[in-house]
Amino acid sequence: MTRWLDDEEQRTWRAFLAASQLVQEELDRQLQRDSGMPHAYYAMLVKLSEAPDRMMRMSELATELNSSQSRLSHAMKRLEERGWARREPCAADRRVSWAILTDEGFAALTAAAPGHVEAVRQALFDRLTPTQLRRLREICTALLPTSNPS
Amino acid sequence: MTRWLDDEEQRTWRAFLAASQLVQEELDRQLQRDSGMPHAYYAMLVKLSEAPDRMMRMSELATELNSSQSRLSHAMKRLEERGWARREPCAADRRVSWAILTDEGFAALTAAAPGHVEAVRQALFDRLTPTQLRRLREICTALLPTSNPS
DNA sequence: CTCGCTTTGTTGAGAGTTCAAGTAAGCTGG
DNA sequence: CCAGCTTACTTGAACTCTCAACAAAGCGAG
Repeated sequence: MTRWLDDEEQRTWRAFLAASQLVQEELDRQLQRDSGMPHAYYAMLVKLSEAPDRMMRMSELATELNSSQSRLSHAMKRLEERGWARREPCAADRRVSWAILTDEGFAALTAAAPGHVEAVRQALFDRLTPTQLRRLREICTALLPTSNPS
Repeated sequence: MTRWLDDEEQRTWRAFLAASQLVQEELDRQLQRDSGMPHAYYAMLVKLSEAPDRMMRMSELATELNSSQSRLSHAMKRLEERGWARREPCAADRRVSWAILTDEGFAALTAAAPGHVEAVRQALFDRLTPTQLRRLREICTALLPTSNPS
């Protein structure tokens, strides 16, 4: 009944798992070491910095980050404690919280970005050819749900 | 100074990040839900099941799983509590612990495997063409350190 | 042989994630 | 209008992971 993986598929699967774990761990370690934040927090700062007025609704932020609301809520509490973000109630819909990037948060992002980009290059871009990168993007896009409406 | 990512690279990077996170989270959730174990534990059971006599030295297991020794030690404690593995001291080198898969652990692996494989197919293999899979394997292999001796 | 370095593994504290439960506000059909 | 469903978000507990510190055993040069 079960469609087991053959040898070829096993190797593909294990290579994918090892590679994606390796890249994520390298990035997380670099950010934690050099900027004192996990990659999840960095991603929050990036998203907020790109939003109009550097503010987003919590649920919208969660959706864009593919994060659970719970995770985001816990994380935002930490960002607030560090002074990197703050929350404000929304007058129009009182269930909503606005997540707002502070100047300190933007500064932390600015400080962290160069090291992070360098780590991304070392972990990914410097190891692949332009052709491989183009193919990788196609493949990853195919894996994402929006590109794959069943 | 910083080699920033251009638009193309940004999209590649974010697609890779989103795709690899998605796949890992889907698998972790499926295993946790259907078999009550995180993927890291499943991987330990798999490695042990493939080893001669279903036993490995802790450090060897850590290396093969790309895991820290600390993580493995904590995880092994949990597996022991569940009766899925046990540890035995090594007479030849008394620093070494053997990690041994129990029959209960092997049974747990056997029970979990079909659902896990199905999840892997849904998350990865069913979404890509054979050509894409071949390319993905090449790319992931290029990202791994052993294939990239600087 | 022994001092110092390396290897192997464990432990505890701190931090992040998950899951389930809970609160509060908006929405909707009768 | 109001009972019940849905949406937005928070909270606490349990669990996993990381990091640093530690202990103990092997190893190796002097």
